Amino acid sequence: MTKSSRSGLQQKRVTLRDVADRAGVSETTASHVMTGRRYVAEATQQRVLSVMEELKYRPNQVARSLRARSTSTVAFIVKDIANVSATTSIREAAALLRRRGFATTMVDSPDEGFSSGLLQQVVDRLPSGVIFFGQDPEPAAARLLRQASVPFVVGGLGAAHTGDWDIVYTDQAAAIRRITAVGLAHSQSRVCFIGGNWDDEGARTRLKGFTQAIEASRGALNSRDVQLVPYTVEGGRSAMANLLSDPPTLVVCGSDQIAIGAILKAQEAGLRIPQDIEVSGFDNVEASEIIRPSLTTIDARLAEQGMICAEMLLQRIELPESAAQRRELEPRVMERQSMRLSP
Amino acid sequence: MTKSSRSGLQQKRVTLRDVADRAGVSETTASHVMTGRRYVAEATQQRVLSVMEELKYRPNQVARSLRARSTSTVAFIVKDIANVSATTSIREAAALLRRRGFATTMVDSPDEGFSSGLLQQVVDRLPSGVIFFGQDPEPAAARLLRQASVPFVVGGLGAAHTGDWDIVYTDQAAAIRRITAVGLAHSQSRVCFIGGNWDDEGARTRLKGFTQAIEASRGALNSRDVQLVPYTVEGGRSAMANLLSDPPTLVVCGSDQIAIGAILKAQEAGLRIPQDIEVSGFDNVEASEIIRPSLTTIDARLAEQGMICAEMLLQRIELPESAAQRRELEPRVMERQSMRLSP
DNA sequence: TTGAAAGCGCTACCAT
DNA sequence: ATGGTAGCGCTTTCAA
Repeated sequence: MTKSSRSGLQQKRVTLRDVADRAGVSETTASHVMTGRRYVAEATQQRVLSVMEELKYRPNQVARSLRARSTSTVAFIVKDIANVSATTSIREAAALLRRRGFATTMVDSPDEGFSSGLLQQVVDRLPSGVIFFGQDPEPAAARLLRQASVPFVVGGLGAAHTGDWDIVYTDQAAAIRRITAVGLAHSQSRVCFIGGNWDDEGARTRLKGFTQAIEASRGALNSRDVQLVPYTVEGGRSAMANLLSDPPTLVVCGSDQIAIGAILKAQEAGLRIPQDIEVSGFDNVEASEIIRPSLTTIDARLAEQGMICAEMLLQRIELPESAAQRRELEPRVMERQSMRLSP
Repeated sequence: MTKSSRSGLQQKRVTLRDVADRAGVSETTASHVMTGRRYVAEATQQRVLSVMEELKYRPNQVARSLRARSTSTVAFIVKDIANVSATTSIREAAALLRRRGFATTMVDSPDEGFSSGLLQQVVDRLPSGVIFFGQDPEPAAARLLRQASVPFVVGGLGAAHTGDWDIVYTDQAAAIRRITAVGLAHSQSRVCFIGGNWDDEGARTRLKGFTQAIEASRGALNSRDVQLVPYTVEGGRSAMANLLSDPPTLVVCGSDQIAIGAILKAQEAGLRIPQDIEVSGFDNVEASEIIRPSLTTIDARLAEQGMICAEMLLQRIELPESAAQRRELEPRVMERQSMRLSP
């Protein structure tokens, strides 16, 4: 017993029972003092409160959750936690949720999707809601959540879609269309696109925007003007390497990473940006301001989308039956040096 | 009833009771089939399992947590979720923890620290453990956790320290000392340091490393050779602007952000890196490979630290009374173009 | 080899 | 204006 506190000593937590006993009231009343859900005489109230203070009482959230059948926790599901676009949005959402009494747990959705039962694990913990960010839930995932009556919203998307749930998105195809059209106006010859791989929905959306712009202005798109690579600097480099046999004058990229790789590769080959090749990116990552020339890009306003997701989810939790909302945000074009937008 | 399922329909979750009834066994046995904590006859076992499958039974984790008085959830506390150094470490830790059945919740510790009661909120949810990353817990925070018997570990530190708990760290002062000493060997005149503001512990540690190197080689440090600024590109720019009245030949920086700002500013002033000024950074962020010249910097191996934190925490959860561990990792010097390390 | 039953700490329905 | 008490869904003695 003289040994420094053994874990066996188990400082048993103070329970509501303890408080009630000490204050000479019933658990019921103590509970109502705490929650304020029922009138309690001023005097009793004070008494209970001071006992709570004295005993340093803290309600056991797990017990509350068991009764309430919900944990006041929101699961934020993203493809890759370490991805910048994910984290800025999470921060905003988490801050807002915390102010409303919700904890946020982050789930890094594995490459295999949810087949592994990961989502089931999430659901087993009875979250109050789920936010999917940057990816639409697969049908099976949506079904699972519906079945378990777990409200969810989806944000960070690149297009509206037909799912029967709340979404926040920017029209990424339109943004790419716009930037491509501007480029076409002052780029006379070869115009190319380097995008993310086909399995990513955002990548497909952006390619669609590019295709539309080309078709509207020049007719058919030549498939050798399109390169699909991983969303990495290395991907951008290798795509640009392929393109350099017949150097383009404008390269629209599906991500800043790719654009940066493309720029570096072109520069190594002795080409000047933007004089010889204009390049645009997508995301507005920090490095886009640092690279020289700085990168003209598109900002999908993910932080704002994160906040909006959180707000929408809270609404959905309160009114589970209201009609699904679709919120569109205008993507922001960031004009820098790698591509000029004025004629 | 033809209306699409109202939430009022409340598909009541399948409970262990339901399974037991259907399988004609007691709740006890059903429970033991699930947990495997007691022998159950092969036949009964099969019967119960198939009923579970049939009813799609899923154990209610909240109820389990209430009994177990712990949630198999780990809280990961960082200064700023959106910070790269935080997220790479979180990803590794979260992945490892998930494999061991733990969920991870992220807590963005506010500027005011935990005075706000945030940590208490975390504790109220009965986490199985807490990881502090990039900051030592304040004494009050440590006390609170100890009192609630919540195990915790601390990682991402810049130095060992005296706290009576598990830590993972790199010797950041030594790393800066080393890089400064190398620079001093081939930099004949003005050697400066641009670091983060004084309120950050890492910033103080790094400045100390610089000071020690200078004192070991040239005696006293001239205070006008040290600039303290926020950890941002802008901070680096303005610090370099101050220094340019008498251009340094070597600038050691407390972060890559700062170093990048410093490089950009110097280049705008017509100075060449590294010919006129050598510059080093700290962190090894992605942009350090992208900037030209690429940035020589120090990698504190945060992802590994994150994993180690997770491992240590799991050990601590199992053996709460074992002696505190101190794990030191060697920081990695990344030699790139902005400063050469060979003579 | 299996069950009955007592809780974990809280909330809310009935009472009075 | 306040209490008694029955659970929420699970685990775990104790008993058979």
